[in-house]
Amino acid sequence: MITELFLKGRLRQELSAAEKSVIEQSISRTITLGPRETFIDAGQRLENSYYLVEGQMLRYVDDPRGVRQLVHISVPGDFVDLHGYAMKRLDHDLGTLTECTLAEFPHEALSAMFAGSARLMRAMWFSTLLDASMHREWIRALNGLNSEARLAHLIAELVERMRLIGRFDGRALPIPLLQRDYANACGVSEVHCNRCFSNLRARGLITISRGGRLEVSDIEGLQQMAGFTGSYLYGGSSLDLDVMQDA
Amino acid sequence: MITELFLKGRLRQELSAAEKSVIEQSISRTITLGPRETFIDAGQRLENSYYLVEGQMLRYVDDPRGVRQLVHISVPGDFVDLHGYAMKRLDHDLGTLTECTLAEFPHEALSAMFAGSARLMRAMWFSTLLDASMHREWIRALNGLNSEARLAHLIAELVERMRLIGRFDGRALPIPLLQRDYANACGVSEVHCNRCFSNLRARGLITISRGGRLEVSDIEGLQQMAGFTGSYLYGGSSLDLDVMQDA
DNA sequence: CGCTGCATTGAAATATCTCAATCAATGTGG
DNA sequence: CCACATTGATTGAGATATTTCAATGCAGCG
Repeated sequence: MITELFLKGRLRQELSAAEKSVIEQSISRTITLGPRETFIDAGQRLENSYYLVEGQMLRYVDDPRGVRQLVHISVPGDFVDLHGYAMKRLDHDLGTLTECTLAEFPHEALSAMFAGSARLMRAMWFSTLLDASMHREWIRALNGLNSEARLAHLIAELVERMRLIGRFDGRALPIPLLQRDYANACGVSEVHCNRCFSNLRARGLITISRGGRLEVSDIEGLQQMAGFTGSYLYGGSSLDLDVMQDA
Repeated sequence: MITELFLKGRLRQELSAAEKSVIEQSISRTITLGPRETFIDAGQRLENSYYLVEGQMLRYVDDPRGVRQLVHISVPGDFVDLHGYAMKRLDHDLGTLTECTLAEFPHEALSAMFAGSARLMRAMWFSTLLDASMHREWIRALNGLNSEARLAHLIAELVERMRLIGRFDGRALPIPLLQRDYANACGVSEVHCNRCFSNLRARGLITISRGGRLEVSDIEGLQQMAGFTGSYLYGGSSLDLDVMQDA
């Protein structure tokens, strides 16, 4: 079931079978994209939102100078542009990292879904709040950590997010980011990023990193260096839909 | 009317008189806080959300080392912790910068409001999405701009946000941030922040900055240096509640 | 074999931090 | 009114962090 990962990674709580079914039925179609493709440009008017079933996507802004700045990395189970439902446009570009499978939700279908269930609307709202929470944590990392610790933080977050959806085997991070991508995300030059990788390797925290393959040998070490705790990924606690009762 | 600024700064569109009234009636009380007070600690369980009527508030995380990192600055018209409605806790601390007046919305009252109007729920959802949008822009600034341009960006954003709610007179930024605060927000040391201020002054972009008073002499210059456009403050366009029709 | 894309290394140039001191305004007690 | 303490802004200078430019290494691929 397509919604499975959404529940795992984002909501961490069961929706009822009926609710899952409503979500599934709002999908108009499923599409596949190749790796490193542009999908949505900033500013473009949107009629659909997309849920990432498989693969990873990048949310980025291209600098006037041509420098690409990653603002977020999406993994399976994420709605990649649910904020486009309320905003109608994105403030950033959206493209694929790997080959991706996306489920399309027409905004009309979402409106219909929400009209029938305030609870589902809250669940979706909550899931967009997690983005903001991740953004804040990343601002914190950019503000307070040096480049090596930032890199450690990024790796630790990706590992944890993959682990939450059952995609981490305890060793290799199954996301083929290039060192350039890590650099673009951490806001450092590619060269310096490479030196940070070397340092992390020298400390025994990671192992290889060739051809987009990165092995994590000491996740606790990474987390500690970065002051990482995953709590911001869950909204502090789990979503408590029942506390948000209908009056 | 208390909601006036919410509409100006966040929604930029009229809600109906009835809707405004519903919002106003959900306020349980109004409270006042002194300057530089802690209001909500990270992790604390929340039963209310607060709307900032007057003053400015800071959202920050205190480093283990004791360094304070600002993640957001709230101005009148902002719900300072609306995400606490869905999350039930904050991932950061919340405190005042100046004396503040806050309107309290019990989460129960919000639930009642939303049960009666999906449109209002969307308006509130939208307003939290603007936070995420501002966060992304700030990530972009931290990643791609040097410290001087970051400072210019921060000033330009605050000016624009105050202007949106009619609180900018074309000269002085009416927010008494210390250089330490700017430094904490920009992720630079206080000393270096001071040098950035000197540079901006030397370029003729700002004038004085003493006792928390900062005069903007060339807002276009600031914007240009920072690559600032205010579009992310409005969600790319204005909220189009009518597009989000009930099915 | 000779590309091409990505990772790595070296070294000089900048940006930023840290520590320490000074300055300017403001407030407080006598 | 003066002496002194406090807070925030400013300056200097050496230490680190990071960037930039340029070159090299390394693997897959036609």
